[in-house]
Amino acid sequence: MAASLASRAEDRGTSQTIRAQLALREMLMAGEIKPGERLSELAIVEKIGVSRTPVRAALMTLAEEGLLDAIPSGGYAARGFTEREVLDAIEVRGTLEGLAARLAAERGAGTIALQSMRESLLRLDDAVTAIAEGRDAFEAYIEHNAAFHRAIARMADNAALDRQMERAIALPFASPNAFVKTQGETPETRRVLLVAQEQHRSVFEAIERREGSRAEALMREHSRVAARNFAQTVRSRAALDRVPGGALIRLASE
Amino acid sequence: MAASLASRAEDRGTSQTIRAQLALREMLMAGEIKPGERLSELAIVEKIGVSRTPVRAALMTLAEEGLLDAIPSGGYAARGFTEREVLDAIEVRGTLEGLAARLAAERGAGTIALQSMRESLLRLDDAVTAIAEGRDAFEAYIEHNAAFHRAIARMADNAALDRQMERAIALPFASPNAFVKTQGETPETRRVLLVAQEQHRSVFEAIERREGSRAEALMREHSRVAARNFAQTVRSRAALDRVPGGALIRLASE
DNA sequence: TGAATTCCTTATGTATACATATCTGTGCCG
DNA sequence: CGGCACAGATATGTATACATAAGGAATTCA
Repeated sequence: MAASLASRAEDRGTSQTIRAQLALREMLMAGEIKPGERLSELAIVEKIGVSRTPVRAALMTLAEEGLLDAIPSGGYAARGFTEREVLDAIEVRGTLEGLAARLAAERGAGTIALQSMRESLLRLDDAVTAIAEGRDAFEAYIEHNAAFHRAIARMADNAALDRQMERAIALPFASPNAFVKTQGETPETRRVLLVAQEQHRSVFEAIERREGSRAEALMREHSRVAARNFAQTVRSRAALDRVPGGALIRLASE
Repeated sequence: MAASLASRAEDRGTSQTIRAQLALREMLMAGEIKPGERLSELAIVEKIGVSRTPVRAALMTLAEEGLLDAIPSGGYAARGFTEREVLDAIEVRGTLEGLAARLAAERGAGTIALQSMRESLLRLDDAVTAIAEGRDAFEAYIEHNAAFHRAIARMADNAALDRQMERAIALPFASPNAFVKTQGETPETRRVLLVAQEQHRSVFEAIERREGSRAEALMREHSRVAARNFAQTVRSRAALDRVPGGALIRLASE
């Protein structure tokens, strides 16, 4: 019932708008709302148990994030993404991260920032080693991978870039962590993680040495690992539901 | 009065939300609302003559565009930009346009797209020539310059990139046309426009020949013309009010 | 039988009333 | 005299009623 949804313990304390946002995003991610489907405000109101006003605010935000399409005649529809669109989004993210890495290198990162980056790097090493040994350290990898990428953005110290990157990552399959779980715990996964970690190390070295152009090129190439992994996942029709936001992706053959 | 504002002929036919957006954006650009100033919904309602609902929607949109800051405790404040932030925004725009140019080149632009780009180029030639001869062709230059830049974005054929570029250009001083009027009709202006036009020509050539890396580098460099011009304008304290959104910029010395 | 038009249903856009949190000013206490 | 606390005022957050336009179904006409 609506009442039970609206009164969940985790929801108390947050605004109705945020609640609506989270609920809608979750429903989209879970495939509960299918791409192309129109979202009726009234239907959402009944499902989530908040009034139309915060629902409308949430719809605006999600449309802004790119998860919804605004219909010209009014209202919104769930957006679907082709493989091509996903790869395009990853390319944009990679380019922005490349700029961030270059700026971090050129502007010269402070000792503290470099130190925290080195920290993330070491913990990523641990995670990769653990996974290579068969232990489940994916959560740790995801956490520190995100921290590593965020550290670079912070070091770039460019507000406009921050905003743009935040938006690029809003598409779940375009985030730096999107590829991590695509392939399950296969030997292939370990190889990919090792390569990615090697790229992390190189990026760090480039930034530390203030080699801006190298840092940028490396970061771009790093994002292409994600692109390649995604493309392989799609082509093998495997584990698409493991990709964040996989429910939003419609394959060409379907 | 509110009524007179609300019933202006140009406003009829558009939604109240759009009306509020336009009115607010104009007030911000004109410096009628100063950076840092908090925007009270009720005050806006009285000024524009629409109810709070569309005003709130407009505020959300403008905050999303980067013109307003969301205050943590609620509400919004007009945002101010330092010289550094402006240059940072231009760098991001240039990077995205660089990506667009590279993609346009690599993916191979269709004949029709190239043709319309060549068209813009020729008309820009006319405008530059006219300005060099002392005639006022700035409006024409701005129009065709925008068309030229838009053509590249279109040729890149990347939806995610389109969205990001649109957002980058939302900051008025970061648009490709921002620098055009910064210096008035001085000999210096003519020189700058000639250089910029030469870059346009080179970018076109690179895209036509599918030289992606060159197209990207050229496009980035092209944006640096804007950056340099802006920096000079600021340093000479001259004509800052001629820069689009100049009212949003607060100089370090002030 | 097909197409077009009209009416009805239902959606979103807008205005406004109500709830609640924040800020400010004043008064009291230390 | 300074700072804290409380109360009032005013802001935003939310809910809902109303206006209007879009969409669909049914009926009628060609």
